[in-house]
Amino acid sequence: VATRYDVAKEADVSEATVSHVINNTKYVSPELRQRVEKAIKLHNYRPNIVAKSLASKSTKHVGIFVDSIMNPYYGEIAHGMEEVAHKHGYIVSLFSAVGNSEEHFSSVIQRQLDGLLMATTWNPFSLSQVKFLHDNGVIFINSRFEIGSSLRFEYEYAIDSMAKYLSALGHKRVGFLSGLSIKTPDHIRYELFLSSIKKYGLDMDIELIIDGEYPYETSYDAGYEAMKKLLLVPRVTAVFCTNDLIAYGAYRAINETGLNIPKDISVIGCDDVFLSQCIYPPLTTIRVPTKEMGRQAMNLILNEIHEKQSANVKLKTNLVVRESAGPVGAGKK
Amino acid sequence: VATRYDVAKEADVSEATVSHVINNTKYVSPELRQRVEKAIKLHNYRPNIVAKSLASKSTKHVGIFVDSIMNPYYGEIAHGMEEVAHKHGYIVSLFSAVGNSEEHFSSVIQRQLDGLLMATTWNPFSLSQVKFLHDNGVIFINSRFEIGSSLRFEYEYAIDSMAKYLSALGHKRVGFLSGLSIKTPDHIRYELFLSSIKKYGLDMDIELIIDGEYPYETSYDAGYEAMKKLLLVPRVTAVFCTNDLIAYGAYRAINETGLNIPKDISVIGCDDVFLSQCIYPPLTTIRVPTKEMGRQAMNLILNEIHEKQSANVKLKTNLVVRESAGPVGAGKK
DNA sequence: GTGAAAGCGCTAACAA
DNA sequence: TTGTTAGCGCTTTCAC
Repeated sequence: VATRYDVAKEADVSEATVSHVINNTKYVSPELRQRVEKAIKLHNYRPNIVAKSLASKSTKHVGIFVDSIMNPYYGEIAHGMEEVAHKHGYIVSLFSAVGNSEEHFSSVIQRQLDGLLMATTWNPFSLSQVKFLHDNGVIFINSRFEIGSSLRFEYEYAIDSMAKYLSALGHKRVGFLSGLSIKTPDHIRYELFLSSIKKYGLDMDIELIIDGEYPYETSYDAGYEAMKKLLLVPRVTAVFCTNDLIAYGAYRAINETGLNIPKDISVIGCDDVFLSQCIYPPLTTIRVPTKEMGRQAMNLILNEIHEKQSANVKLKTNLVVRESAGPVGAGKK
Repeated sequence: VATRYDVAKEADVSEATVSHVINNTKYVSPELRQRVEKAIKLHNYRPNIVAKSLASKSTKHVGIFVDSIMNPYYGEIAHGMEEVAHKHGYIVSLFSAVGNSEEHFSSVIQRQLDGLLMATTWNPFSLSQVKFLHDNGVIFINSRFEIGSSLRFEYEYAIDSMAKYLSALGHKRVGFLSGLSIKTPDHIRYELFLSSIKKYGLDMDIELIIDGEYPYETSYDAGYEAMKKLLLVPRVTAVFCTNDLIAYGAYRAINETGLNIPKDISVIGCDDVFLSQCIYPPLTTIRVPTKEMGRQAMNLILNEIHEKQSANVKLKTNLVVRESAGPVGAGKK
């Protein structure tokens, strides 16, 4: 396979000149430029980006770490990220955080990405590790530490609305389904759920909380299993799922028992993934601006790279009412 | 940031020795090994994989190119691929083929991945380009060219079953929804659909074929728009969608007009993505072993890398009957 | 067993 | 305007 040396020899110019025509980094006379381009064609030469990265200390490559490739929530974030990354000549690769193992994270960090977005709901890093990561271009979504740039979804208002809404519909006993253990430090959605439950005087019964034993193949599976358990708990009339896929799994468990959504049981999700308007009944859920988050994240990364400066972004979320929740007792015959 | 040189100096050994303890590539006396490890800790040293890749001509990095990150079909393939990749010390990154542009493909090829799986439904490459790509570790799913290793889903049987099934239910006019233009060379699903339609004597009316104008944001959007058009065509009683997300979009369009699935119109999908059993009504679709495909693909890549040998794999698909298709005319009042 | 040194393919001063 | 050359951080042969 051809290297820059071959091209230089073929065109009878120096390697530096070849570099300059490829990168447009200096003026090169039309004549030479043409000779070089011809030589490149001839040898079917493609620059080796690994070598280029090593020399220039920049890979033009950013990444995003997600919990599950199967969840469109992450797809949407990645999509937003790509949109701005490509515009600036960066490529983005998506990595899945299998098992959240430090070694795995580490093995991608070492690849010298110019930036990395940790979009996982959880990570094993301590404060000092996060500092180290920040120095390596890593930024987090909903991190518990405030280091460098920070990206955050604000759930306060939406989760409050959700509890208020359910309460207004007459629900007292609402279940909570999470794929993540409730003992996870900084399980924001759980904490906010709890405080809103309290605020609206709903039942706070430990039986109503079903958390996950990581890892399921998908959140969907987790939701299915969790809902089966919740269905054994007496007098549950509604359930809040920490993401839409969990809600889909819950749908399945509920349908299997012959119960009706929302007449017998109301379900509310979180994320408003694009499929949630399509599923039947359309899911009442919390809309999270994922794509916008992806865009903003990439902008922050660009900022950290070029301007060496940090910033914080907070994005609002809100409840979108569709048809999966209704008044309590509607299913009574 | 620390380099191997710093570690070597700290431990008072040569750089080569540091290399050997890190990679376990030669025996190093326990004493030296310990000194080196201490120095590594002290400096919080992490090998630079870019440099390592350049020197060793191997990145231990493979990739997968997909049409859309939002389609779980690809997530499942990637998931299978990761399973075996990680077992062998490779990391995998997922790239989306925005616009199928050659430049974009090219910019990842140049990153010297040890292997790359092209899982997109379409690509712009000519035969000679495919040859070149093959030399660079790229393998294709359902490629129209037979170069090197090949991966293929066999749809013949399943699509035949689908047409037979619909025919047995009394359908004569079945629509065809694709996100991809039917003029695309080697649009396998389309070609097989056509021949099975012919075989079972169903209507072959050009109006029934709705193909996509790439790109939609998601297949779901494409399906929604396509179905709206199809609904304008007289006496359509069933529709075959070339992937499940398109079918979901079709569901939406159908529901919006107040029609019932399957009483008024039957819909059949393709892929059997994990959500298809959850959606309502559960989708009758063609099951394709995506995860297994991912595993096999990675195995082929490993083969090409280590044994320098190619192989072919074909994976069977089959119709899974659920509730989205039924006898024609059931919705007549 | 351990170390010296020649690359890997490219960038980026600095010279010419 | 073009060319020379010293690295980038690591691997790997080949001496010691």
